[in-house]
Amino acid sequence: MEKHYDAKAVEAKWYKMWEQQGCFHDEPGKGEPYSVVIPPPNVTGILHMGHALNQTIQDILVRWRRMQGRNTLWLPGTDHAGIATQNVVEKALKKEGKRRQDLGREAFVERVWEWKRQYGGTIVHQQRMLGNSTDWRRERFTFDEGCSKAVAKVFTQLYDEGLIYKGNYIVNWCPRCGTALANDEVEHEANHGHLWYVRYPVSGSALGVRGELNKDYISVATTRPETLPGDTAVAVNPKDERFAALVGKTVVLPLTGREIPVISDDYVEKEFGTGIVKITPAHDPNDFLVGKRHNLAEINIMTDDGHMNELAGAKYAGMDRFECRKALVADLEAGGYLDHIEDYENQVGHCYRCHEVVESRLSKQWFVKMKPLAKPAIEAVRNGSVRFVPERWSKIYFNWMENIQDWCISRQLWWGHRIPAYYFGDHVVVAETADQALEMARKIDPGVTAADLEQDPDVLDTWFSSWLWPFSTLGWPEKTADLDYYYPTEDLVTAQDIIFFWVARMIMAGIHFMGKPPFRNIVIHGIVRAADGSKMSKSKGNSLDPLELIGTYSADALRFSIALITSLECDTKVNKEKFEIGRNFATKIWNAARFMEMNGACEAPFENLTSDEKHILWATDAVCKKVDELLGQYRIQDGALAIYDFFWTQICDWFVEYAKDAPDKARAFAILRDVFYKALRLLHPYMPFVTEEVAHQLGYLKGDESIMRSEFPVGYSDAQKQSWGLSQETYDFVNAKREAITALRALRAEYKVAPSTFVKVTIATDDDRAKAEAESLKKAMRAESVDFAPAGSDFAMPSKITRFGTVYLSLEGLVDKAAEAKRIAGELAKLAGFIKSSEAKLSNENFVAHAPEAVVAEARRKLAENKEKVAQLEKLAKLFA
RNA sequence: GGGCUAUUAGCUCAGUUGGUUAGAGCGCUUCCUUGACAUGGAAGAGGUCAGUGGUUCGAAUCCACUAUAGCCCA
Repeated sequence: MEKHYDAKAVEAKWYKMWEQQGCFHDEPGKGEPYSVVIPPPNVTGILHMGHALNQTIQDILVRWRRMQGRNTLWLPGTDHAGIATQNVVEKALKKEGKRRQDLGREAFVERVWEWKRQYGGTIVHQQRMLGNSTDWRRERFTFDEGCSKAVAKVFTQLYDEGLIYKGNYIVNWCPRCGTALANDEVEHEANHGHLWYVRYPVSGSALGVRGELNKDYISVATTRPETLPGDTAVAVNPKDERFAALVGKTVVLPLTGREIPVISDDYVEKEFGTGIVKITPAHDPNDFLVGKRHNLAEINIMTDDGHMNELAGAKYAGMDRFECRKALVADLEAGGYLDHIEDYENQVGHCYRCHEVVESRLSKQWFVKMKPLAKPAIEAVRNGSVRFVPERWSKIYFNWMENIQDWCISRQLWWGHRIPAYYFGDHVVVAETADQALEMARKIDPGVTAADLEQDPDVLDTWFSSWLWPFSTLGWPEKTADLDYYYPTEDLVTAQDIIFFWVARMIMAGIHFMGKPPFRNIVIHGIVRAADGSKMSKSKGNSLDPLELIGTYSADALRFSIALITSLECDTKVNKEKFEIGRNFATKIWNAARFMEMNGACEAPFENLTSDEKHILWATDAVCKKVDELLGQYRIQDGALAIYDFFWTQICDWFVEYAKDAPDKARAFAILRDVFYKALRLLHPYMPFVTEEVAHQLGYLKGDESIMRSEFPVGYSDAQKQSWGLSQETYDFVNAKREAITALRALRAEYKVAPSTFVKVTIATDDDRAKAEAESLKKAMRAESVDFAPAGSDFAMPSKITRFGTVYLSLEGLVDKAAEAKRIAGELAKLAGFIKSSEAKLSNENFVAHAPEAVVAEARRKLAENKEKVAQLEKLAKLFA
């Protein structure tokens, strides 16, 4: 083996091999299935730290289950990201001086496909760098033929069931993207704006008569003065006595002269502004509802790109909405209509794709009725057939689902699944294909031809295809073997930010169309944040690039480090240095493997084992069981820590050191070889590459065999452990022995005895087992001699009390007497404190009576031990007095 | 306005149903290049578990309130 581990070459080599050999692929049929679908990244996207975390968790689970012998499918793919992809291609067109309208719809869509073929593979290539064991033979795209078929089928079915409708409603509109957005595609941000107080003269009275406030005019507070020309009423709260007399009268809309009614509605908050609000039904969702209740006119005063139209008045028509705000305020002021202005902070919605300020706009859109779909989806989580991990996310899920609103699914884009609704005359038919639509149309009017049918120009929200992902990707609506075998999937791993966008909707779709929820467990992990806790973003320049990290530290290092520092309970803060952990660990494994290689492959029966050998076998058994249990609870981080500690501390720090000087080296190395391979396999889900390489280098595997298809270690059988004489007692005994070794090393350090000096050691104990360890102690302690004395022996030498016995170091060198005296005094003070509280505890009858026996016994033991420590130290103190 | 979460060593985090003198990694200090490994080894220092009150024989852990930070919904 090379002195240095070349991660780059190893990782490239094995990934290629795995993919070519079909290691990621299983066929439906035998065994218990374990399936996971990847949250499909945006096809325009590039791999970021969030993906790295998300996919590392999934790959660990998937590789672990595969090694357990489960028939495993991890299905990869991308989504077609309507707005984002269209934007990318439009930007490219712009460089050529063209707009999509210049190409026409068909040519533009073809152009997007071309872009997708050329650049759409970026992220899936990057996912390979991470080591994802996704089944690339089953890779899917939300806009591929099969998924499109599923979308058409779902739309048609929901329409037939009355769960999809088209209507004129207020929607969130992005003027830059030129499309409607769903409620959850809008991000609200605090905005430091103003409240403008505008005077609306009461009909029949002149504005400006002083001393008769609220008689001649009323004052209305608004954050959006530019919508004033769209007002069709002003409203007060019915309980507000101040304005009771006004209700039923009319006021004059400033600048327009139009008369509008004063109405009363519960929606109005008495405390807001003056208690009188303007109602603009075409430009505010709440006003829209008020308008419906009171049969108000809806006047849409804006164009779809955020400019004012002629209904806003000739002066403002064509103006940008924010310019119009300024102009209108100026005109109000000039006309004496502006009462005053206050600073005001409110929440303003922004497009989640382009961050433009979203407009509430009245328009005709398609909606899905959510309440009927949500009901069984709520029930599925409530009755435990779908489970959130950590559990607390279910509260957030319930909160949202119980207040769910209808989902606006139409988008005014060209790139996406075109809505399968066809119009002719006053009729509309909805069908999966144009042929079927024509057939249906002919039933209404036999004379209709294909040319008479006009398909709805809009496309569907990308999430309308993503919500089918767990079954559309398995072949639905066809009845395929994959669908039958791998649906429902088992785990879904994702971040909290798409619980509503995606997870909740998938549950609804799964139950509605498949009759079963699409997954059993939803594993929600945090967000990867910059070191200071802020969100990573390109514009801030504080993001880490996973590919760069792979280049510097290796994919294994990235994966292991991120697994080790990520808790499901909270967000993960990362900085570059964190990834050294993983790199150093890979190096450690590599070097340990080199050590084994140098010593050759040893075979010897596991007989007459020494205590150290029993210890490592016991520890191996324990770690195998522990990791299995932890992964079953999605405790990825704890699993990583357990393996790390086992490999580094148990194997490298202690057992390898033992093996170098073992009484029977052949047997020690045979045991090392056995436990090392178990450790490699335990680690494989976390660090797939280095474990595969080392397993081959050390001859555990040959040729095209792969560790990813080897058995996940389960520890040893009870019979085996018994025949080797393993026990908890022996394990504890060796831990006590290590305590003695550590104590001796500490004594050396305290008394400045060089590590190279051979020392004389005495251990006071009555345990016969201890005496049998004299040889191994000599080696570990670098001792000239290790002598034993009865427990309670009294030597004037520095010592430490351990569970193994009292360890004495014979002092041959000079020591600084004053410094020692001071140190001992400090230690005595510390011990006195403990003894005091310990005695108080034990003399408390309640404690002795209530606490478990073991706890009381342990407290007594500790007290006795510390009292002895005090006695020893007092003796020693005299030496340095 | 409604809800959720967090606050433990300088930093990032563990701490399972209340029961050791509260742990790990990184960082820090001292020593060590002895044949696996300096991307390493050995030994250390460092915390009144955000605060206050309560329940209990016993609280980082359970309860209440407060403070601070973050997130979601309106």
